[in-house]
Amino acid sequence: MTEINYWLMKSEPDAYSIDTLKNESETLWDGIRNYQARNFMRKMNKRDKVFFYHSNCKPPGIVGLMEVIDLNIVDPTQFDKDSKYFDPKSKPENPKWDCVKVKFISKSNKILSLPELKILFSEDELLVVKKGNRLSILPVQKDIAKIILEKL
DNA sequence: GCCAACGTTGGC
DNA sequence: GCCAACGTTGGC
Repeated sequence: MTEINYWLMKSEPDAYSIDTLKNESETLWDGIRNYQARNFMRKMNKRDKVFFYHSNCKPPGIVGLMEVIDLNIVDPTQFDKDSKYFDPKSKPENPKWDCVKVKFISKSNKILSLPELKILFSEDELLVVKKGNRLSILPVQKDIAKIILEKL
């Protein structure tokens, strides 16, 4: 029985939104090209919960909840020449990028906006409230996650 | 290994 | 459109 951990993953709603996930019910979280973000995905376990954060939109904030359902999947987009995530340096015998599969759990009734997150939490508690933070995948401490869950 | 230049993310 | 905060790249 592995422990349930909490994460936050960002996506621009123009590229992939909570509504798209709701329709598709599950998706590969591919296209991650940042080592720190990739390494966080490697630390995930099945059944971990993930807050879905809409970035680069107005207003930015947490819009729903997902669950990790599959791990360590080779990111197919790194070998797809037509994909914007194509990585010519990655070889099939030694793939650089992998990802997880997530499923939709719920869409929140109200967006938990970044300003609200800033009121609730400090930079140290919740990295997403840190100015200029660009990491698209972040761990969320359990006590912080509980507070967020109550607000969704 | 250092570091300057450049690129990207994403809030505002 | 601006800019802060990084990550990446490449010359040396």
